[in-house]
Amino acid sequence: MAKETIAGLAKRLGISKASVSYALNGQPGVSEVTRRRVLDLAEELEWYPSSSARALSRSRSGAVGMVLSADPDLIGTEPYYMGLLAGIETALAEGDMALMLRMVGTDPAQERATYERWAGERKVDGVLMFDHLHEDPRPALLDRLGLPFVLHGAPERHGPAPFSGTTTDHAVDSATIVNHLHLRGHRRIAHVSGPHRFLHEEQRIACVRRRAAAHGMAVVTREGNYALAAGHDAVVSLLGEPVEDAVTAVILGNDLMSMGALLALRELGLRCPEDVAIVSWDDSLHCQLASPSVTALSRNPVMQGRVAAELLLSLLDSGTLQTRAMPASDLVARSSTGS
Amino acid sequence: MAKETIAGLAKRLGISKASVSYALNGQPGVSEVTRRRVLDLAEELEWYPSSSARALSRSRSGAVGMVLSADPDLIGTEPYYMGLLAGIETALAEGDMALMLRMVGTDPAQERATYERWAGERKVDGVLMFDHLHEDPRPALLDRLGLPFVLHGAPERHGPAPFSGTTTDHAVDSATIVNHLHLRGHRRIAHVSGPHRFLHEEQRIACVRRRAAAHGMAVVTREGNYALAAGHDAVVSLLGEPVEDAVTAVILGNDLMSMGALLALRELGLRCPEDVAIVSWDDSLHCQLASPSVTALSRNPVMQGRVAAELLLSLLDSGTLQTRAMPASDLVARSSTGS
DNA sequence: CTGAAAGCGCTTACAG
DNA sequence: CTGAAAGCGCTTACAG
Repeated sequence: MAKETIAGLAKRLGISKASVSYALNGQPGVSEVTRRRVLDLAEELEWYPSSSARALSRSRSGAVGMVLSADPDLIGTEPYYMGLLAGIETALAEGDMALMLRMVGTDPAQERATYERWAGERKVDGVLMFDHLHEDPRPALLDRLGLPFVLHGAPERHGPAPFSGTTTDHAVDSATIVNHLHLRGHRRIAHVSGPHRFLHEEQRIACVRRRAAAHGMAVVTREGNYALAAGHDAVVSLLGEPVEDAVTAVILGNDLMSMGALLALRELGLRCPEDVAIVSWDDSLHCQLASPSVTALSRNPVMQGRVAAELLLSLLDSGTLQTRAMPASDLVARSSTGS
Repeated sequence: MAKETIAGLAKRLGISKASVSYALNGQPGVSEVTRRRVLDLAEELEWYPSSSARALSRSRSGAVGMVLSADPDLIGTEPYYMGLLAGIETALAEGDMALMLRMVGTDPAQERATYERWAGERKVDGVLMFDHLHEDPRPALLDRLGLPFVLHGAPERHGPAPFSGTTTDHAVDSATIVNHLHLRGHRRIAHVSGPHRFLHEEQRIACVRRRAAAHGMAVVTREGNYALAAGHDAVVSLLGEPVEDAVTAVILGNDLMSMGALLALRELGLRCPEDVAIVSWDDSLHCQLASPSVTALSRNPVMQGRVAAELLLSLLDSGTLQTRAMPASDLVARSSTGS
């Protein structure tokens, strides 16, 4: 059997293609009885309108794009992204939008090339982006390309061109962590952040410093890259030599670095939490299963993904630019801080 | 500026739309010099042909679909899928195909509904599927829908209708694990599998039994569901009461159940590996980081995803149905079996 | 409320 | 090698 088309349905029903189209799309211009007949026949035939024909005549692809840039062999170690993806997809499905996924390496040029191509081909109606960078070229690029986007993890202060995005209150999250450590008696702490090129890492660093200063605590900062080895090496460099005023607690920018920190402490013969406490800025099963289990800030990736996708959907169908603040994260206190 | 079209390029160059199209698609019918002029202009204008127009006239969407069915909150705990996705995407990108991703809940009807819709809308040219089930209805459904597909993890013996897929030699993998345990002196082992509805779990069970029998080893089987708690509970039920002929080693169907098993041993006051050894049928960071670290069978999800995607690409452009055997997995020996 | 027609932007026989 | 034209399957003013 050849594929059924809208013309076929129209002929079977003895009406025009336009009527079928109006009926399918819930447009006025058909009687209720005609609409029902169309819908019933479509269902009976298991017929759906061709997405490409629809995309062409509507000038809308019905899909949203997302590019994940990461080392393919390491992507599996980032459960945060998988959760985000799940939240995004669920929300998009409800809005009847498809998700187009592209994975590229860590070269930022590949991500930009993907956007140029998608815009040129009109392959997607909009884009979801993550991890705002210092002087991020992407918002301007997407504006130039005319591709609507939502930035998950946008800066709280906007530049000249406003855009849609989600924001996180780093001051609150930082306070949650620092207060927790202060309460447990720590006065000298270290903060091993992710790469400085990410705006949110810069903000976290500043907020941790500010909060620690308010408590009269000293804080040492190190830059990591989210890999296990970075957490390990930072701890070795911080605590490898016995010194007078060694830090008694270390905050790490994600769960993997926290695992690395734990390994380093073990190697150095330091006990956790008795000698050194550990806090992870990202919760995961790793934090739960480690021994000692690791106190962690619990973001909610599924919910965050959902919100980001909803912002994009509303941007696409009403053109409203808006930013939405993520709720403060909860600290899950575990053994690594003596809880 | 309005969006450039193929007609616009043709006019600018003073040639026909057909020539532009031939030039872009590497078809014969244009002189080399004309082709170059077209390509240069397209590049200069950052112009790409509209994907929906192309899809409509070619009757090909240029996309491949994949539905992941899992609990959204648990999906992040399955690094295997993320790796698979990375491998698939890399291969598809090289074949100039887009990936359409849909996440649905655990209700199998949702997955099938997605296929029906995709086929009806002609949204994707083909589909990638995982985890062959007992009496799996999906291959027949996709055949009826006329949607080409590749089944990752296909049964080694095919039914009446042949199809494209990847196969795993469970006998070899099972032997790797069982031999490893036999060599370390174990004579009574347990095998906590994933759900029996998955064909590969049934096959693993049979292969482990067969291999163990060949060595004169006794094997007890339990059905799990891949969750941490299932591994925990299985071990409690196997080793909770001290018995004469208790098992001395447990094979678990994935990394999460292995973590659960480790927790249970700790609770029961049993030492690993001295009292009970553990082997995981799936490697991951969890196995590496656990204490003791867990001996695991290392599949290579990125490579497997790549192979599956390549099978689909070749099915789509030459119609060749083929199955490809995955290489045998390696056993990574770690502390949990005394290595 | 309904129908005939143009248009979305490509590809692809077909005639020159 | 090139050009005019039909066709892919929808949507959407427009006239009745």
